[in-house]
Amino acid sequence: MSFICRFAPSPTGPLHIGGVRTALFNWLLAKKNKGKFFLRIEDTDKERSKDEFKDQIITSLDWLGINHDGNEYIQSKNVKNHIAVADELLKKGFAYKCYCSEEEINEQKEKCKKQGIPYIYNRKWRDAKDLEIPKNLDPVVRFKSKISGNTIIKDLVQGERNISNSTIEDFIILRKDKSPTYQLSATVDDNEMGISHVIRGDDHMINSFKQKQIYDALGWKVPEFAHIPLIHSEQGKKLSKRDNASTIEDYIKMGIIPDALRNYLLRLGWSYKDKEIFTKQESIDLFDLKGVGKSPSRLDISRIFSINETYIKTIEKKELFNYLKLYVNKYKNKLDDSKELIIFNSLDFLKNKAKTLEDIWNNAQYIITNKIQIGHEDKKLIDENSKKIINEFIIEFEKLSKPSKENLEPIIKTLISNHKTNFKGVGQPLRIKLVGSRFGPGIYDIILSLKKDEVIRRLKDL
RNA sequence: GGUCCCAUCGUCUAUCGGUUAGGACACAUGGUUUUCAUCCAUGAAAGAGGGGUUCGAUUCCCCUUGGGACCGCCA
Repeated sequence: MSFICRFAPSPTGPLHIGGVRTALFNWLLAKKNKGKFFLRIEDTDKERSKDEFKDQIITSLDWLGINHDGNEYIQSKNVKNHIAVADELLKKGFAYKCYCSEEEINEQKEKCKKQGIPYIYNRKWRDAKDLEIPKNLDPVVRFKSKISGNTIIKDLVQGERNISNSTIEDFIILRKDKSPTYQLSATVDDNEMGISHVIRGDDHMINSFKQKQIYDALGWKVPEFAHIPLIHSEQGKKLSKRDNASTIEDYIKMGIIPDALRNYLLRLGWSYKDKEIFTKQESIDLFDLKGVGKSPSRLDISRIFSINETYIKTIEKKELFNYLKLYVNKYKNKLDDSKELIIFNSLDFLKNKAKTLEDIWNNAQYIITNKIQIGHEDKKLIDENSKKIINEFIIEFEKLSKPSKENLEPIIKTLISNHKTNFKGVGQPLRIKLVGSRFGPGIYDIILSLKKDEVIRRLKDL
């Protein structure tokens, strides 16, 4: 069996994390089964579709390493075919022209609302032999949805889903301006692209029932469906663009690395035993629709940070550095080459208490800045005795031709015993002078990461 | 309101009728450490409620409750 999957977002807003997970699951399934994964931009809403969103979608998926086969399909380029199919449905009697004005429809809706009954289009023009066709009114084309019976979809995630056909109205497939609607375009394109598995959010469930009828009417092969549960915001509602930190861009800005987000999304609504960390290849090998749960899952930012931390700590230094560089160049001030080298060499300890790339950047501030700012609290910690210690350290430090941990250690130890103090008594004032805070990397790491004369310069600046 | 769906620690989840209900994040405590962190150890923390079915239900069925999605000439 071939697996042709697709992700079909509309470019009417920035791609959010729910959409990304849908794309990921489609991609995973295609990869696992050596099938294809296509990207289709559903831009038939001319009013709201924007090129910038299309670009954002493509960039986001690209950033995550979810790459599609072939060029992206642009749905609007295929409207001629969509309309042709509508005509065919019309000709075969599966669709009809409806001359109800929008006012008329709205009136009906109002009426239903007042009576407290659910609105469903009254199918006035479905078999309208006797009705007089109004002039000056462009009709819409509606699909003749089944009136009786039930439709069953064997959903790969949700199991058997059954709905009474009477609850599905005669939905519009062609607007009054003759443009196709989503139900038509998506079905025609999925068919044309040979999509075998339609994996999308659970909010599309009802659409699958509608679209199945179109497939059946045309005698097309109905694809497999899988409706994956939605991702909820921390408030427990469907994710919307208003929720902060829901677009990929937001996560990139926080300094999340692609693999970490991919891993997080993978484990949101899907699991494999007790395994938490999956390489890309592992996720392809192990992914399975059977492992997808049925209930919606809530976004948990602390989990994203935690997984990101794991990745920061375990990926190769060079890889991490590249991510950091990309991040800093985009969101922070570009680094000059000499600082870049220091940061690269110091990455092993700079990444230590970092959950994000931004944390690493913050940890590296003492390297980046040329002027150390010492906070009030920290300033207070440098008393007269500390100043003495610092001065004595400088004298010994200046003698070193090439500072190393080996030749630094005796100096510190001597200072500790001469001043009857502990490591903290010596390390703390030095750290404050060198990085501007009593918190920071290990004191040897700090000293060795900076150039010798820079260390002296900072320490002398009393 | 109508239709459909969901329900295990705060969160993500494991369990495919028999478990001291497991793991991870977060949280708390203790330990290592050179500060902050890391790391290690420990702890607290869950089957929404009520009925069935069964020798036995978290697991299967029903009801209640709670939550969600859909109800556009948007996609």
